[in-house]
Amino acid sequence: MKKIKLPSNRIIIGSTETRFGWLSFTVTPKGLKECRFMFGTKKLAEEAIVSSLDIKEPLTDDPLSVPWSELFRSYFEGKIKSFDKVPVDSDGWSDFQKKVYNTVKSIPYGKTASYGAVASFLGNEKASRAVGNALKNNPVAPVIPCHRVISSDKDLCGFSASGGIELKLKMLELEKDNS
DNA sequence: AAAACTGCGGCAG
DNA sequence: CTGCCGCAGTTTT
Repeated sequence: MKKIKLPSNRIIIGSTETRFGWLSFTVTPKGLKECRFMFGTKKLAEEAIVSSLDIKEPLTDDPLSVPWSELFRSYFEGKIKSFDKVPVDSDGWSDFQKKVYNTVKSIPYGKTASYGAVASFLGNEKASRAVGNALKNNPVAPVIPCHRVISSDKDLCGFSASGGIELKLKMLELEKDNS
């Protein structure tokens, strides 16, 4: 992902259509702030992302959003297998959330890990539940691939994005087919 | 400060 | 299989 030059404090809002519905996102000068998908229409996607922002006059169809839209479409078409270079704005995240974020980001494309495994990696094998709690609030799926974290008995557990478990399963299948 | 949540996990019935 | 409890971190009273 090439660096995007931004006027300071500028927030990019964008949306695009993917095989998993309309996707919308926001980007701050620090990186990707929020990303949601599985909306039925462009309008719904934009409303959802804007309502979480506290902005009066959002600029839609921002030209600066175009490379980001392409990035997400590429992932959902199976053409991109890594978001490693994508900057993420983690302001407001707790230390624990950041640690979980970093660990989950290192799970390879097409692979999975259990909540307990992530917790162990962070030094406390009993924090599995807290890991799930943190991932539930992941605002930048699929850049932080929370869909790759499953329960120890190989069930999928939950998925907070609209689309739920079904979506999680489909995303894992997408990666499996392309890996 | 306490209680009430969770995308867990393990171990009983 | 289901149910139950302990767990750590976050959110809500």
